Amino acid sequence: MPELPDVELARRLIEQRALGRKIAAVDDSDTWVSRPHAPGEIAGALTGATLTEAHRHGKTMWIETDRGPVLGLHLGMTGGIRVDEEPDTRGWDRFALEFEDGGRMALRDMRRFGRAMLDPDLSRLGPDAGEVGREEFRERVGRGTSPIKARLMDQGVIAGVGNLMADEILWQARIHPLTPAGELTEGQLDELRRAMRAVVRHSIERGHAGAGDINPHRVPGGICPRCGAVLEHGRVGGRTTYWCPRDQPAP
DNA sequence: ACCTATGTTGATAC
DNA sequence: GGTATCAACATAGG
Repeated sequence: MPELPDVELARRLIEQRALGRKIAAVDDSDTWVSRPHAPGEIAGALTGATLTEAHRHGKTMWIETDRGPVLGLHLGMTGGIRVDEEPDTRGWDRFALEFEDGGRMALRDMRRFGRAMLDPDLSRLGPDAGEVGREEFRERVGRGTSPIKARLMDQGVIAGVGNLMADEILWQARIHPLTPAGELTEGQLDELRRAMRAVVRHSIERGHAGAGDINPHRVPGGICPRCGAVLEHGRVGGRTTYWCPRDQPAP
């Protein structure tokens, strides 16, 4: 689930429901999700602190506190944020803050690819997919020999685009996912950025990254909702990829 | 039973 | 340096 739009919605949930609340206890006992911290380390830093601001860059969130330490959160592949809900009966609440008022905020994540950590390092992320300017996008994305889809999903190049959004963006821009990034024309790069911004905005409005037009057709035998051709599929950048063989001509 | 699939990211190998 | 592959995890389905 979580690509940039899902993370932005989680950030807004935190902003609306958790800011201003004081932490009475922290469950950081899952040493995999809270790595590299030892159990109790995050608790020691945050207990007694009040949440003040919630931020996001790409798929990474961080929450500032009135005591200095910053809590970084990543939703991984199946994670989500829950505020003031009953603890998960299956044990999927991998990290949680208990508030002084009796409420609770949890990172719920079946697969445990999510992360909770103090003072996350954001320096290796590229510019946010919803904010990047035209020149910077051309320079960062339009280079190298790897398939454009792999380059779009590289969080160090552009932060926030995942598998579903990448397929949607490339389909909107009518660019084949295997096109070597460095072979794209300036016109194609500009079109790609335009499509990316439209998909980011639209997905946030619709509430999740899978809100795009081709997502419902990403099944074997699915058809292009624009021209009706049967979609092609395969693996690009290690991920399952769907594209329209008519609208997105092979490089 | 055993194989595949699944929205992410990091380490490692070529 | 850049690119591809695999492993981390948990579940569902053929």
